[in-house]
Amino acid sequence: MQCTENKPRWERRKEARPHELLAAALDLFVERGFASTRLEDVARRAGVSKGTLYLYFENKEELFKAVVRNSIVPVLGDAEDSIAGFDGHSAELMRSVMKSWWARIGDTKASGIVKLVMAEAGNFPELAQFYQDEVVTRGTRLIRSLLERGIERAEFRPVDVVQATQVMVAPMLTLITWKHSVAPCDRGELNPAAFLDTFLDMALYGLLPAAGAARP
Amino acid sequence: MQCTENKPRWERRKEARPHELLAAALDLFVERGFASTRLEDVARRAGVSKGTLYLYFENKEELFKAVVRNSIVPVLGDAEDSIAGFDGHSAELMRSVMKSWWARIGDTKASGIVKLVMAEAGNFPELAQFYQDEVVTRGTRLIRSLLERGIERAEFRPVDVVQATQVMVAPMLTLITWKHSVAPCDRGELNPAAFLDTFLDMALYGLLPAAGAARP
Amino acid sequence: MQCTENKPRWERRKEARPHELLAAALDLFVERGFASTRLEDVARRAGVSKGTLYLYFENKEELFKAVVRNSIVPVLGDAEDSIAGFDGHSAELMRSVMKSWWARIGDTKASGIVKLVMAEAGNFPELAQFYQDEVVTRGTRLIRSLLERGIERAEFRPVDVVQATQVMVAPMLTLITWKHSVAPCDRGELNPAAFLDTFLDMALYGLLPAAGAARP
Amino acid sequence: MQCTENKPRWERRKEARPHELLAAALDLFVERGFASTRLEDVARRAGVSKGTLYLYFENKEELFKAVVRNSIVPVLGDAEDSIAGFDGHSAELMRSVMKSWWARIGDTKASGIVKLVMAEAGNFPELAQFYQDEVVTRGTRLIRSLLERGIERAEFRPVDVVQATQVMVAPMLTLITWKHSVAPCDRGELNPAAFLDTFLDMALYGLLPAAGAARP
DNA sequence: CATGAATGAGTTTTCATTCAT
DNA sequence: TATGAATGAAAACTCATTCAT
Repeated sequence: MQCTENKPRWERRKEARPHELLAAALDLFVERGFASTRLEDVARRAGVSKGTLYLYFENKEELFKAVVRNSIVPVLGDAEDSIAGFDGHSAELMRSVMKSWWARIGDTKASGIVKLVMAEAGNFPELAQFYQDEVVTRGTRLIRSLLERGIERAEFRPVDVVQATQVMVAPMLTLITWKHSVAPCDRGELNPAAFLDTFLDMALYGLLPAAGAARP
Repeated sequence: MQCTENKPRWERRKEARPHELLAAALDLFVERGFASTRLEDVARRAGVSKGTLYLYFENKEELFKAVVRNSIVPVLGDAEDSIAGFDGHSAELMRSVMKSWWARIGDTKASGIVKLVMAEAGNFPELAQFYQDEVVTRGTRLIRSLLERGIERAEFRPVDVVQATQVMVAPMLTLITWKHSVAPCDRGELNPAAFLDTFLDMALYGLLPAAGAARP
Repeated sequence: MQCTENKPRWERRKEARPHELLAAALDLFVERGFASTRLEDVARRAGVSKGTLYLYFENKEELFKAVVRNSIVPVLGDAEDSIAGFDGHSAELMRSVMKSWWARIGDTKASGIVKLVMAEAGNFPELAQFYQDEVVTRGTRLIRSLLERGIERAEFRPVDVVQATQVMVAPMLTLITWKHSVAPCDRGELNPAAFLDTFLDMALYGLLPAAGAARP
Repeated sequence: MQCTENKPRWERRKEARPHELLAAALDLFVERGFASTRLEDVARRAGVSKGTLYLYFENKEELFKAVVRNSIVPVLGDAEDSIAGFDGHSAELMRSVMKSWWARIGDTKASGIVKLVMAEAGNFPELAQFYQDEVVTRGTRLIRSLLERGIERAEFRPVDVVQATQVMVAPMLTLITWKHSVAPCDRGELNPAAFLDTFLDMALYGLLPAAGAARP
């Protein structure tokens, strides 16, 4: 828990700087992509000068990493914690984890970062590696361990967890693609929450052990 | 059948040039995206100099449009023709159209163009407009008219065609996202052909009129 | 009086920069013309790098406009003021205005800008429009109003002011042509000041009311 | 006198080529200036390919020289001849020479070449030198020798011929400046023929020997 | 800590000139 | 002769990064 209340305002300001910069950077990276975002614009939107930005972040790539660490990674951490401290049925846990993902990333500006990585990672290998290590691998492991928990506890059928992980990830990517690539052009109606619910109903039902299993 | 044998070599060359350039441009646009592709590299890959490229294409955007017209648009044209000249069951037609899309775009370098547009259209409004006009609108109309054909001929249930069109498009986007954004990092196994087959089985079955309908 | 003494050096520098750049640009535009002047050379002559120039001027055309606003326009403003605040004979005023033009433009590097516009305006329509609006129209109005003042006060004959304006402008163009196009090649002697004096003697005498008029 | 009538058409065509190219070049040089004229446009306007142009002219500068030799120099030659073969009063000769200049250059596209040289010679030293040698020097000598003829024959006062030469040249430059730099912008009325007549009346009258001289 | 002036490498585009056919 | 495809040097403009104050 952060505690800044008993410091003079200018000092709180100083502590706030990085967050203001990260917020500005998130906005612009999502709006324009990585390559097309100019650091000067980030600085201006945060109300500081270009030079100041370099006091907090070594360069553009580090700024981007900080944005990811700020907007995506904590969600993973929380999810890991919630798994560790959960006692109920694995299907319920899976549903909770994915709804949380939707609430905190999919339905949020952070989803733009996921889209950005899909779009531009190829041009920035270091970024791709970073994202792979800190997000993809960790997220995949999270889903896989959740599936394994279900299988171990006999709440899920003993499916191929590698395949099943991808099945669970696919609708997330679909929703992000829809939101950032299709929706801006095509005014078609897609209700993301309903889509996700439907998917979860189908997928989790499909994971249940064959007969007489309790519906979560 | 083209007959170029009795022309002087440099004239054959001139006819080949645009195709060599388009091939090189397709490669590089797919590899690096629109903004990050340097025209000099396109020229070099085609074995010519920078200036030569400008003999055939007015500028970078026109080169890109030409690539799209060369790799994507003809597939749409052929699909339209195949619909016009088809007599059988609409489900069969839909299956054929989507398999053809997979064979000629999804499973091809051309799919990289689709991904590129999803990734970068936001930064190049003129390109976005062009793609919307020449590909998206036309492709959507194609799927919709196919659905309408099925409904008119009582081969499909009278579904909401706008929604159903999106349902049919979704797996194509998913496959492309997987191929260009997930697969390069994650060595997870996704069998696109199997995925598409499964989807078609499910979706087309779902479109059939309720009872006693003939299965295509 | 400007007071820059108690500012840090780089801040004084910043104030000086635009003037140094404008001076360098004036030099090179006059030497080489608009199209043939390279911005890199302008920057180098001002002792800065190419990029710095773009901190102060948006592009080549804006730099040129700034040069005109800096070297030509103020002279027009001063002339307008001097007319407004003058009580004497219009012939004297006309003589003063034209001598001032000679001192501040004709006999100055600024005259090169006038020559440049005559030479290149055809190739840069936006520049031509700008010059027409900010210099030609305003200068012509100035001469015309001066003639009208003389006629109203019965110090000049009631001549056709449109024609007379052109008559007054002609020798200015002649001098500039001579200076920039003839003199550099032909070592012929033309004394511009004498030429202008002679012209003014003749023209102003010719403008006086017929009989018994006081000679200014 | 050129005689091409008894040759086959294609051969006449071959001989016509250079003239068609020169005509196209004259048009474009006058319209756009030297630097901004593209050889491809010249070739296209003449109905040939770019390569062909290089069969007849070594490069852009040589093409320009040929244009000058074709449009300006012959007028000088004719004027020299007319002087050599003239018996009458020098004032009449001068008037005839200058009217001829107006008819064949000043009032002609060729005047655009004079303007072009005034505007761009500074950027193309070799061109400047060429024009100086083949036009300026020769033209100046022509006027000077005409003045000297008048003085020798006591038809003119013994004026300073160097100065007087410039006086005679000035209105030619003025007319060209007006035509190419002022008229396109300013819809002011200047009647060039009248201007020239008036000038000649004044200047030639001023050159006559003091008393009792015959008016030409 | 904060500033913002300065830098210069990198990219698109143009066009005179060459040369194989 | 005639063609026109090909070349590559040159110039405008952008922006991540540095550093003196």
